[in-house]
Amino acid sequence: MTDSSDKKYPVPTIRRLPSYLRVIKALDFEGREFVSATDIANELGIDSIKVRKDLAYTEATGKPRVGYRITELMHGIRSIIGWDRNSEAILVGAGCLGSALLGFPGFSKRGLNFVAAFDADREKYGTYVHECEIKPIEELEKFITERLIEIAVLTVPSFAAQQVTDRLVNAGIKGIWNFSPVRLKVPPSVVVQSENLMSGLAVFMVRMARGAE
Amino acid sequence: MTDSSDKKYPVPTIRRLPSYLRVIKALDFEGREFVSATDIANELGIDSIKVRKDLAYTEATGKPRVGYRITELMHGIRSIIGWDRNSEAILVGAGCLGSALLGFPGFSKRGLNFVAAFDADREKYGTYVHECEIKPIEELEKFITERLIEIAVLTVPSFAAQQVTDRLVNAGIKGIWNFSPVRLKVPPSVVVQSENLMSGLAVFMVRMARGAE
DNA sequence: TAGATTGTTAATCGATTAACAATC
DNA sequence: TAGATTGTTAATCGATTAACAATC
Repeated sequence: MTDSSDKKYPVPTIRRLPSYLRVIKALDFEGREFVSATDIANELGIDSIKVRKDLAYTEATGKPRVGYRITELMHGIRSIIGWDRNSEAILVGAGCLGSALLGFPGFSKRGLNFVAAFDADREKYGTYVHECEIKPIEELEKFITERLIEIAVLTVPSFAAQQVTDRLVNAGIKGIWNFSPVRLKVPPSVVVQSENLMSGLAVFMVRMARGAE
Repeated sequence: MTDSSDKKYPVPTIRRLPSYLRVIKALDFEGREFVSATDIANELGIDSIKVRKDLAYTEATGKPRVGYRITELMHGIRSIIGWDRNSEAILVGAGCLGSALLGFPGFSKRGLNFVAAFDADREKYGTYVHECEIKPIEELEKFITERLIEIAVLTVPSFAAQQVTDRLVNAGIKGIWNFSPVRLKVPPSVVVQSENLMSGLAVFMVRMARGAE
């Protein structure tokens, strides 16, 4: 049993950890050795008590008057959010968004490595998008079972989402990062994490209508 | 004063409204006239009481035993999240992600129309990405002031984000939809809505480590 | 030492969930 | 009518914020 399997981290805390990591990585780069919760809070414009409580979930311990050792804190955060481990992932649906994700260097830096992409468009077969080969969707199951892939990033059109999901699950995929605006039906053993860009747009438009606070 | 300027909608509610709209649009397409909160809740796998309370924020009123008139509900939701109005927007940073956003048909369907994109790469000038012309970043201020653009979508690299933001604000931009992982400093009158993909990845990885619930 | 910062417990706030009368 | 569904008030739950002793 790993550290993260028995502890329960609040989702809002998890969502904030990457921004903390970004801040302290920059400080580390500048040669700083320690950082306080106040430092991070000021940099991000949030409350320092919240930061302190979030950091208490990590293995890192702080010293009064000094703060947290940056190397220790980086390790503690990366350990929780799994960015100290490498995973192989496939991407399904190499359209505009899918191609953009393939080319985003942030994923491999954080341990998520795309080893192949699949698409239904025959004209794309054999081409490479940011060093990742586009394979025929027909080879999906074969690739997953042979390479024991557990993670799939789903960027197919809405109408194909559930059907592709069924194939992914059947082939043994354990987690789907879903970028299509569809609720995917999967067995309870499969994790689905959905990103909905339109929620963000809705919040943005409401805030614009209200005017700045 | 419009409807949305004096009412205060909870952010979680706003984030759910687009998914409700998607569900009832599909029902409308099938020819259905009424929908109940339970129908929507079942389709999305969430609690029906939550849906009912969210819908109470709209102008639509339901009839016991019948539900809400779909046309009325669509209008009510669109009105809150501003998808019944058209806005002109510019995109700054026509890289992978920026180009993907330019090509996404979902935005113009929801009233957000990209009228130009700007980039620092001279080789892109004059080219079109999904019917949107890429212009030199030097023309940014001129374009904003002449066309009275209020909305900018920011997809530039992190190191350029704040500098571009300052230029946008100076030129009169009222809202920035920010896709760079940077906290932007803006005057209080300017709305900044930030999307952080890495938060989603973090939550996904933690849930994977825990195994499915 | 003095005082800033941690770690933790308590209070507040807001969202979700439960309950139920009103109603079509 | 009977009963499903709305609209709304109350209870619960969880996250944020406040408070404060411990400590380096």
